[in-house]
Amino acid sequence: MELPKTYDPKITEDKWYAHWLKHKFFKSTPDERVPYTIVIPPPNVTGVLHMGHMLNNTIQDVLIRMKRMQGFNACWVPGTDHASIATEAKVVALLKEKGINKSDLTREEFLKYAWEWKEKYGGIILKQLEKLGASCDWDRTRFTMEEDLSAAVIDVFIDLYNKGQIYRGVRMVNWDPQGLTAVSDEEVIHKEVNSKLFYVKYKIEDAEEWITIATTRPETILGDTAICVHPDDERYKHLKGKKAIVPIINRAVPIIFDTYIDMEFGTGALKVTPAHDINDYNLGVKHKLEVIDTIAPDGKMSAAAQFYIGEDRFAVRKKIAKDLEEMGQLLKTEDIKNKVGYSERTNAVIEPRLSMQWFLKMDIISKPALDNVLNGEIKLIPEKFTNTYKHWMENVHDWCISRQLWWGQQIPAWYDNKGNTVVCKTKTEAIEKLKVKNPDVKSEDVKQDEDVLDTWFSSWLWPISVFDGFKEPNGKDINYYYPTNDLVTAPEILFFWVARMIIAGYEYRGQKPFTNVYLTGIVRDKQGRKMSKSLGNSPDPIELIEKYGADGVRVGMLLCSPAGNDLPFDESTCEQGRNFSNKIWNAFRLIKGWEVDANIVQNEASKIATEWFDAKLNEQLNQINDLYSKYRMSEALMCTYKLVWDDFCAWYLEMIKPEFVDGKSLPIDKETYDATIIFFEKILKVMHPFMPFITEEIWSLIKVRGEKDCIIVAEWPKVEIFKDRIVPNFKNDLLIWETSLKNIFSDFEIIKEAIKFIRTVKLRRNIKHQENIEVISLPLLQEEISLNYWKNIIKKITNCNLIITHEGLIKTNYDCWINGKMDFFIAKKDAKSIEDIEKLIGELRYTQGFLDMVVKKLSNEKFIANAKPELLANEQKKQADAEAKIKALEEQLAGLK
RNA sequence: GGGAGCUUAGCUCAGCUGGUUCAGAGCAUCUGCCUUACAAGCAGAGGGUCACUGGUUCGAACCCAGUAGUUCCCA
Repeated sequence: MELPKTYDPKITEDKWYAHWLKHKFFKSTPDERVPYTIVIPPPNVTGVLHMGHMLNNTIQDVLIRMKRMQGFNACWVPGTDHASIATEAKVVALLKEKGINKSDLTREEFLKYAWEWKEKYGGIILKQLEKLGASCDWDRTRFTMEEDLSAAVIDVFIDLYNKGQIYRGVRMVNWDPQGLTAVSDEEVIHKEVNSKLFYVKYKIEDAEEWITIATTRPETILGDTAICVHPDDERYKHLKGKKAIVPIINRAVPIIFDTYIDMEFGTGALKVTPAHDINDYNLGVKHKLEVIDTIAPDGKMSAAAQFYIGEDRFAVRKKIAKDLEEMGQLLKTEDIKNKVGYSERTNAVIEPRLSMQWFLKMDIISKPALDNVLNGEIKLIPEKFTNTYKHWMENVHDWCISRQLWWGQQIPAWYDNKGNTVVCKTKTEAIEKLKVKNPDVKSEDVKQDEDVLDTWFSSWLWPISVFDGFKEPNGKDINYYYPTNDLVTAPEILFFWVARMIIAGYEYRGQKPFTNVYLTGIVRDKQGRKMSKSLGNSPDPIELIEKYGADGVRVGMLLCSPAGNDLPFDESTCEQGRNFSNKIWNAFRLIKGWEVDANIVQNEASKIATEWFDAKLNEQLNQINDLYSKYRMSEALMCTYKLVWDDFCAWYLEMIKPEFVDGKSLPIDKETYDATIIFFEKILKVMHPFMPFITEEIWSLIKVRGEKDCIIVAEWPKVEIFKDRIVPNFKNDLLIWETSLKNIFSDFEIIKEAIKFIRTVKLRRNIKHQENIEVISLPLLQEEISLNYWKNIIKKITNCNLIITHEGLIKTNYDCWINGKMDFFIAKKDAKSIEDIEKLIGELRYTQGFLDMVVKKLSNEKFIANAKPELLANEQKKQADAEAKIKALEEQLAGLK
């Protein structure tokens, strides 16, 4: 079979994904194995895949695939979130295009449209995840508004209400005038904007005196019910007991005194509008002020305002400023920067607004969620988020859980016509319950609360509800999979979602929902801006996959994304990922092309090469396992990358590559070939979690395999203890034959340097690789054994004739590489040049300096007294090495003079 | 306004208990090579006052204090 020169992901990806599905490799059912579980952070059902999802789900897939290979019963539960506000907004907009207003529809009609729309377009995102290679158990796909999950939400609401944890009340909430609903504190984004500070004069009642206040919101003047100043403010002390006249509306309001006021800000006098500002509201409660709500839910002036009725608040701001100016009561305006809250979902400016809402008390219920993160029962990765988490949990406010929307779980609260409220599942039940308080209640008098619950009030149950933990609290699934293992999500929703899941977990299972929370960064563009649809700076992930292959994009994303760090996304890393795919593909082509001859005896270089790579592979595997266990994903990937590209391709394959004679590759011996296949299979396995498609493809081509013999379910390589390798080592000048992993690697580092030296000389002299060159090496006695071990590798890789000698002759016309342990010389036709001598002198000077430093350190009594013995020994060794090197350099130089 | 974090090569980041396996990796850059696995490649090279200023220490990228810049969280 002819293999193409470059790897083409297009012909393999869909094929293998279908194959995996066909053999149900993603499927998980409880069995005797240990489970490894991840629940997906459910994307909005209306969503399309963006780069954040890509990163997030790549990490989850890597974890799931690795654990699956390690023998865990890996279960990744997918699903979508009904996303009340976002989805409703989308449906409203769509209906509007068709000329239908939401207000003209009944709740039932609207929901019918919404469900139709969901069935048609919802879940596109899950299909897109397949392209990425996500190995979710699709049979377990859930939706937060499906029947069972909604039932759980309702049950939880009723339960918490009965426990006294849920209450209803008028509070100041964050009102989204566009979505026409309350939103939680967490859904408000504060942005700094340029604003104007208006200085407005209010007349003092029955006096020819004025008081000037400063405000950024003159449109709320109509709702003013007091003026507030600091009790210590000398400027205003005489106004005690006086009233001020609110301009335009001419209402007399009291002047109150409160230490809340910042005397430095503006004029030190504040207009108090309890209906439209949380701080003013608190002042109002304290001083028993009247509340006049002058802004309607849609952000336009209400009838209570009396003026400008029906006009938008921002239009009124300008208008009122103009009117005040004409009245001579606008003293001046100043440009300032202040923070304004925006709705996360609709980007409308949030209006603080008093309204009747449902709340969940957070103080008691959130306690275990705080404790168990602080005590390490649940780990946040990276750890730095624990601080933020702690801060938030210690200052947590009651959670406003009602939303004035239709798309979502309708609140199971029922009201009669006499102001009684009951909370229960059905209307029939409600009537029964209401009869206790109101015996004459009629069915038509009983109305259900119009509002739905916050979306997060359903997604906080996700790790329990996806396993039907509410429907069957003792079910097989929930008992087996819960608590789950890892959660991978963005830090933005640490409070929205993660904290609340932990709360629900302890409240309803008495157990944490997961053990580790891996917080990914935010994907940003090159300029550091967050990727967003409105900026148009987000590449389409599906297009990226088509361009670089899913494996390439996965590698690209992970290469630059340590946990918790933002990811400045640059397509070039995907290119690197694609190039890596190609590298592996070509290594495969090379191996595949070899002809095996069972009669050939393994040569010495190949023998050493397999010994070395075996050791290297095990060492790196150990390293990779360790990095995974610390969730250092990009480092695990980099380690894998270097193992494959550098150690396997650049060194190992070069060491064992059969020679080319007469335009034809010689056959390879069976022993080396078999070892190579085993190595290759192992590194394919290690690569698989990162690059599932190409590894599966090569896995299937490298050997004849059965349908189900797939790498996705192959066993993760075990770290084998490396013990039957004997390399020379020296202790206290005595030659000791001992087993040592460390030596084979540090030895090889010196050999690599020697090889580099020979290559450089050949390159500089324009000697082709095929052309042989004579190299002389003068090793110290101790190093000779080591050199003998590696000599065939050196010969093979550099194509040289290596002569090992002890004649301490100074070579005047040689290129040399001197390290004091094993010096290398290559003869040259012309004599030593000045540059060569200078280079040697430079080297000598540096080594001398280094030695001086070590000697100084060793002659420092305090150092000797304080340093650990190992450190001391190490310093002594450094001294000896440096002295040997200096001696060799000096001899060399002496010969040149 | 309160709190937390960050600042190491052109870029993205490692650097654990202070000590040449401490100044590292990948990418990018530069210079040679179309050498029969791979130019999506190979070989080689050059990049850093570890933000700044002081302190502790025999010894500081690392510990302490302050300054600047920056990001996030809360109000």
